[in-house]
Amino acid sequence: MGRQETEMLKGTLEGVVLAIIGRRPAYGYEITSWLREHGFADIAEGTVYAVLVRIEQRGFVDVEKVPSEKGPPRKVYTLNTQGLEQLDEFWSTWSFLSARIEELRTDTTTQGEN
Amino acid sequence: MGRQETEMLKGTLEGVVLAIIGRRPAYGYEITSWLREHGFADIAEGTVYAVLVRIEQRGFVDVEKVPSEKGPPRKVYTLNTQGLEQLDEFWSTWSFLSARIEELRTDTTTQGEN
DNA sequence: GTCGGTACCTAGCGTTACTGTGTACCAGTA
DNA sequence: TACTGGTACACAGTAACGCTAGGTACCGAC
Repeated sequence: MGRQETEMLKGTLEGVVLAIIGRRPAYGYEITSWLREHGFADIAEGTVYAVLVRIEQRGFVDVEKVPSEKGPPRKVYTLNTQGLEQLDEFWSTWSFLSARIEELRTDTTTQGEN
Repeated sequence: MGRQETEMLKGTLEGVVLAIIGRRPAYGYEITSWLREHGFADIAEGTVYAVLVRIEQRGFVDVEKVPSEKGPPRKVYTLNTQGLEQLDEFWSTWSFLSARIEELRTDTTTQGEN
């Protein structure tokens, strides 16, 4: 993946994963596939699992083991109250930052006033 | 600064600084002040200088020392051709990622199809 | 019995922003 | 003279995060 995209993902990938789980419970492999089909083409599988470990340790999700027909048991993650709060915070931080950055893109003529 | 905001800045701050310099030549202290007045309230001063060192080493900017009336000489940075290319790339990566993320925010009902 | 798809996990690495601190120049002022 | 505060730059050490590159294991089909 491009260096730039990799760096930009930092801090947002966790929010993205929380958002996915927030829509309905999901497990790692499913989340990885979903991301790959939805524009985040080459996110490393290991990265997703690392994010899941982290958000579990921080207490943002509840976990349930569910047997699979096709392989090892799935770890299904569900967003809990703390996770919902974290997701809200993510969206507000994201809105704030992206608004600032969009301003910068538009604002090529207005050049401060000193 | 919040952990979340800090992490989200990774990868975008460099682009932001390039964008600022792209509007007109600028020096570190000036860039820091500008950021502070434009929503990026508590960006560490040292961080900005680190970014400037980096983009200079990567050859995105030309540098000129200009004496100041009020302190040590200023290092004025000007975007060069390579820097312009990098800035374009930043905007396209940014557009791509932010579009994906905005989709996620809206798309709370459409839930994949398996 | 081995190959491919499903499913999870880990150690080590590189990049990046922050913290904390230091240097230096200058104007005002007490 | 000494001190303070604003201007201006720089650097060492730290933490967080995503990637690389592996590995384990279950299962059906050929």
